[in-house]
Amino acid sequence: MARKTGSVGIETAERVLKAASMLFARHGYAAVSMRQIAKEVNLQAGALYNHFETKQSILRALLISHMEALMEEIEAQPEIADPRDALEAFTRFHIRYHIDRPEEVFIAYMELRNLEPGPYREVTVLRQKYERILRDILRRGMATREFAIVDAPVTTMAIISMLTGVNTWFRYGGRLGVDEIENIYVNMVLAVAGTPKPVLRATQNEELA
Amino acid sequence: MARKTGSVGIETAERVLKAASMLFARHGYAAVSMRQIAKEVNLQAGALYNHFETKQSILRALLISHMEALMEEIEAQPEIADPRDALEAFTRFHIRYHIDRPEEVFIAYMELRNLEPGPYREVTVLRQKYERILRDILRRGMATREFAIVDAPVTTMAIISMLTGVNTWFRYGGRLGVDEIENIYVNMVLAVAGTPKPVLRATQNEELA
DNA sequence: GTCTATACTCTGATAGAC
DNA sequence: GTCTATCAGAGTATAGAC
Repeated sequence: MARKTGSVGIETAERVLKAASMLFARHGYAAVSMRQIAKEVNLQAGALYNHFETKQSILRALLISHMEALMEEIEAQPEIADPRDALEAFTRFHIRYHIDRPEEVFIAYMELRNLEPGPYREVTVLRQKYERILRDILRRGMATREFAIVDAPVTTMAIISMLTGVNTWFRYGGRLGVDEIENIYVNMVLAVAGTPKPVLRATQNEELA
Repeated sequence: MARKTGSVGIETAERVLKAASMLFARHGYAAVSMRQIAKEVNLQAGALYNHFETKQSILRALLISHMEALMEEIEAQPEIADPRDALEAFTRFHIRYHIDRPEEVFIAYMELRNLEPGPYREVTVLRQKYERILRDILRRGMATREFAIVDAPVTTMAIISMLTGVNTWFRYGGRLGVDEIENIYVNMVLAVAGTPKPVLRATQNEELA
């Protein structure tokens, strides 16, 4: 309780972001009013402007922080030399990350167009940085001939679309658990890369048998 | 010129739909006003209500007619017995259809959530009907053991996400033409189904060599 | 930092003249 | 079928008291 009154604002800003995230995900940025956000955090609309300059800046904060967290987390993953293993790891990472944060992910690609030019560019740069990680894995696999890929950029976009698509249908408590889904997607992604998962890989994985 | 004055309204309604389609695709349903739509077709806002009861009913008309046209066109395709060929045909159809109508497709999955419950259900039923076509192809291929698929429903959603994703990046005049993209996606979809396209299929396609 | 009050603009939708 | 005019409400954002 040693916290000073003056620092409460930080917490409020975070509560605002959380409420906005929920509302934007559910109804869309344009359909949500500042009054609704304020009500959700038990404030009057005017009070929101102590924490954010405009409604737009709330959206910007959500998208930038989502993309930065995504980049931070994937860069914290261990580097994997073998392209096939790297692709599998990327797939598992992406699926899990996206299933864990359905709201943020949903907003990140539904509300991109509601960003003003400046913030739009910022987010796009981060997106491309993320996409490049996958594209580089594909290129490395093409170089070693482990992958059979016709076109790395198109395959990159195709894989990302396929993976991000989980969020349109996955719900907890459904027929399949996260681990099962992860495995299914790994199979599909490796197949797309032209290096289907063998039934067993005795040489490398004897200890798992 | 034998057209009666009284029937001009039909044309106006179509112009309204076209303008709304463009504006909704560009800015989103919630961000577009009736006045903007009216301006686009050189009308006053009030005149729109001669053709549509509400703004919502414009959105409904767009989504329903898009899904109905999609269903109509795919049902007009010739039936193909062989699952592999059917999957290839489905892929080509989907890619081409979606590349040809970027606006409609974009709206169809971005603005679903802005539909009121009734229309939402109508559109969802049509979507599921479409998805079932693909799922049935996959199931047939699993039955004949031509496909190596772990889970038909998940694979269905994955393929549809992958294919529909073209619309997020494809632009005419880019590095690749529609035909090339179609071929790349066929390769990827067949790989996902566990029946990669052979380099040549001498038995069936001698006449093409 | 939050409140109340408010400025000003825009919203979807309707009424009635033509 | 379109126009003008208008309604009632909601939109973002600001000002000033506490």
